[in-house]
Amino acid sequence: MQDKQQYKPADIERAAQQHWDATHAFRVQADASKPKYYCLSMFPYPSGKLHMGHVRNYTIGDVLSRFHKMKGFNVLQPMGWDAFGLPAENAAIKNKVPPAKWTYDNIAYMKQQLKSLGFAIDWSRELATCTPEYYKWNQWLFLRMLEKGIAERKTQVVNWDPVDQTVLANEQVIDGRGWRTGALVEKREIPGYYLKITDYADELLSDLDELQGWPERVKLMQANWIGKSTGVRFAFKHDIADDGQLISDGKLWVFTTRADTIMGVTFCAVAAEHPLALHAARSNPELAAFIEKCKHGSVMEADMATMEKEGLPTGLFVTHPLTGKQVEVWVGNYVLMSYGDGAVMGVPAHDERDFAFAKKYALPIEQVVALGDKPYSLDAWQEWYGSKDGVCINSGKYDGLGYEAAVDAIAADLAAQGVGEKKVQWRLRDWGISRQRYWGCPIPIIHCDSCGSVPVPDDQLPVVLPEDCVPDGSGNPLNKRDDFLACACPSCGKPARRETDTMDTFVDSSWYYARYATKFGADKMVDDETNYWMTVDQYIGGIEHAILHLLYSRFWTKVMRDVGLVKYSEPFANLLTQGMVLAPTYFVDKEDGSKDWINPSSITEYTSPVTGQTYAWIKDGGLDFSETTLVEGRGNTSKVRISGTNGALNWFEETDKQGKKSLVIVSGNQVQISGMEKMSKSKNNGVDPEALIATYGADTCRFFIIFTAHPEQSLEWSDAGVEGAYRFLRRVWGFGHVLATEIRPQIGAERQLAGAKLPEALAGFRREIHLLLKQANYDLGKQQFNTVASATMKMLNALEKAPRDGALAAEVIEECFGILLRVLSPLTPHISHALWRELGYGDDILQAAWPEPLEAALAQDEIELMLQVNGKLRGAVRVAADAPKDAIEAAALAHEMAAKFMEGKPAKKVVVVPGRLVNIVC
RNA sequence: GCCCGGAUGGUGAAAUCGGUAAACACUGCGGACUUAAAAUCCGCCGCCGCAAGGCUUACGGGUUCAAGUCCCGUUCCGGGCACCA
Repeated sequence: MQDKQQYKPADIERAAQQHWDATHAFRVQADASKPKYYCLSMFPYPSGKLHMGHVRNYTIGDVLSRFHKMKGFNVLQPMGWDAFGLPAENAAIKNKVPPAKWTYDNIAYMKQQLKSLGFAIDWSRELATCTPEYYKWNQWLFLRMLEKGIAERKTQVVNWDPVDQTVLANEQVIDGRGWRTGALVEKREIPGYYLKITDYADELLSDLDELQGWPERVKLMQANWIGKSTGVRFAFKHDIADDGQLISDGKLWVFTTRADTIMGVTFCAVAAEHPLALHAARSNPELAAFIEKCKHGSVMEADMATMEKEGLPTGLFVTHPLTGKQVEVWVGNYVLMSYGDGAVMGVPAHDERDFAFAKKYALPIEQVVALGDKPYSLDAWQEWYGSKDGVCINSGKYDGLGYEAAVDAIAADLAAQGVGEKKVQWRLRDWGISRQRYWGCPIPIIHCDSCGSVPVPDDQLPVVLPEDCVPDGSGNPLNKRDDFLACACPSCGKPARRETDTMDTFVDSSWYYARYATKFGADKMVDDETNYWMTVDQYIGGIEHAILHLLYSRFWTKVMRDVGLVKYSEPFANLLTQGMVLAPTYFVDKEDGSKDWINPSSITEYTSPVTGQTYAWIKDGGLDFSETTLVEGRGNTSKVRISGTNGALNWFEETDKQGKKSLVIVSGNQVQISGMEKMSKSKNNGVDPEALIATYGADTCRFFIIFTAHPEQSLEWSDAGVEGAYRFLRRVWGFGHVLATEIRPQIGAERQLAGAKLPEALAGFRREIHLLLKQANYDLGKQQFNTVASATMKMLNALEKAPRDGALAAEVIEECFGILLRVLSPLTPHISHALWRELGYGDDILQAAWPEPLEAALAQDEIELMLQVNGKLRGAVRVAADAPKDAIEAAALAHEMAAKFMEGKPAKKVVVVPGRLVNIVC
């Protein structure tokens, strides 16, 4: 027994996991006799090792799964791998290993890590998106979309590295240069496939209202992203012609949501690729050079928005449709050809960006909206200039009209001339899915010299990706694989060439939830089982996926519905957006200008007592910061020396005569500190849970990560405090054995608890446990698991102090410890499993019913109310639990502290908040 | 730049509908046990003050009998911005 009293997580966890494996405890099937609960955590990218962000995500999912299982639901919790993607290619470049091998090795390793955490996963449904049996269906549905006109081919703008002759991801562009070559990146237009998500914009927006289980902020972000706005599309007429042919029928089209300010237009700006810009550039070398310059630089919105706005006049003029005035056309680097018509009207008086542009190039600014009698000044932009609450001025017949009336009147006048109309505009753009990359799902298209782009027939699917390529950074290796490229045209049979672009990996993750809920191998994308399990009852994942992944999945579901595959319109009924786990990032600059990211586990930090700043070094053996000593403090110079046993590090700080503090580094591998960021492969700041599990066990690891913060809150990772979780579980284990050896034996053959009048101390203890249970159940309902963990700790604190002598007390303790074990079991399933069995509560805690508080245990006679005088706490009054308001007021006024702080003034008012407090106002 | 969040003791955090700010832990300090150490157990721990008491939820205003919580403004931190996933 001595040995049994020792908490040994490794043994306990191995035994519990073996039990679950042997009994297929988490393998499930459709079962109409039970309510179903589909609990899905976002599947991981197999980057190599789990990090704490994964542990947090999957522990939250597991808590919900196990809780619902005990509540009687048929629970499905699957797991799989988001296995295509860029990091595998980067690893290939670095290690010369094929992405397939790297990926499958990582999956094997991470699966074993997940298993060691004891998650209640139905592994029979595991999938990896890089397998042909999965991605076949990406290809199949893509072909359906082509048939329905949802997929189409058009041009896309990409980052082009002119040295490597390859397309770069945004992540691979650093300060406008290629990550490996350092070459200036160019924008380049190439053909690619798009999915017309904009056709579903209205539905994607309006269905947000039905997603009551989604956080408001996510719905708000999606609504803003979709960005429905009503405005006016109208044209400026002109007679500019190329070779006698009017350019764009002599109309320069623009879109505006501020038609009320059209009278204030003083210029127009067009994109560098706009026909008018190209026309003007023919006879204007300076403009041609400017257009060339615009082709460099980023395609990212964040860069577009923050870059210096530049422009050049074309010398061309168009006619204002309402005033007939001539308006000059400029080329602006901030206007994108791919948005709308590639041109914008300039109203500098009422648009902040136009205001700055006009000031920079001395263009006229004409105020056409006034707000009250606020003075308009050209000196600086003011917030109200952009307001829609004003009325039109200097606008001829539109003077005095408010925003809506002005828009209506102006739109009507433009429509009458045939040069404008009201139009709904979306911010949402179509989804470009073509990637010029190897490690992804091949797009099932064949290019034939005579027939053009021909879809691969269904019976030739899947188009299988060869798994032995090793990318070297110089473009897609599929272009060098004749065995992949060569094929016959499905249409005419002549030799043809296979498409080498692969799909965006967001395609893979847009429908995996439906595949889990289906029988694999069936020659269908999804089968009828999907209609049983779907929709997902609880989806859990990082807030960083709030827009793209979730929006694409919603879109893909609606397409599957429209193709007749599924009956539901939305994939995820309830969404828990888990806060990210952040860790510090560190890098050293490499000679080629790129950054080498160093994992926090190999970093030592030191905060200088002199400058207050924190510095970081790569750990190299024997560094010991406890040896920090102030060696000199003479005059205004202080020196701090930190010694390391390997002598590699040596620096000192000094304060000079002006009081300026500085750090002088003599030697050592110093690294740059670069802020807290979400744990990721690319910044190499993931913290592997393995060491924690090895030292303390999975239960401690799970308990700690749940305990340490609210699930939705972002978390700066630190394992300080994990000892506390471990101590707690050790005490739970120890108490279980005290219960078995010392407390239980006092229970008689006849049970006495039911209906018994308990002594006050025992009743108080029992009430405390049941109150904590009530709180825990409430918190589980709102998915606040950290306070559930606190509640279990409070329960144990109470149990250890509870009266334990006599049969009645022993029965109460047995009941309360049983409650504790069950509340704990979703958090720490292994220890709960072991104690539940060993203490004879039952065979399997998974089959136990979730506990509910007993009303009889909660009842109490007297309660304590806080006493306030003028809103400040002055004491407490005890009253009967059912005391009426006037009795409470009387008790409050009779309190000595009330008299003291009322200072003889009469009470003007007494506020009684039932069950809480009483406040005397005087 | 735009959109969405967050900020509470030395630290992680809690406070359910506007009603006792700091529960539960970590660290630290003091003590018990021990030949000693580890483990364990007990006590203390927001700031000022001898005390009575006063002050305190990033900063500045406001609403209210009462504000961490609601409103307005600001700062800093994190996420997203369409090819990281």
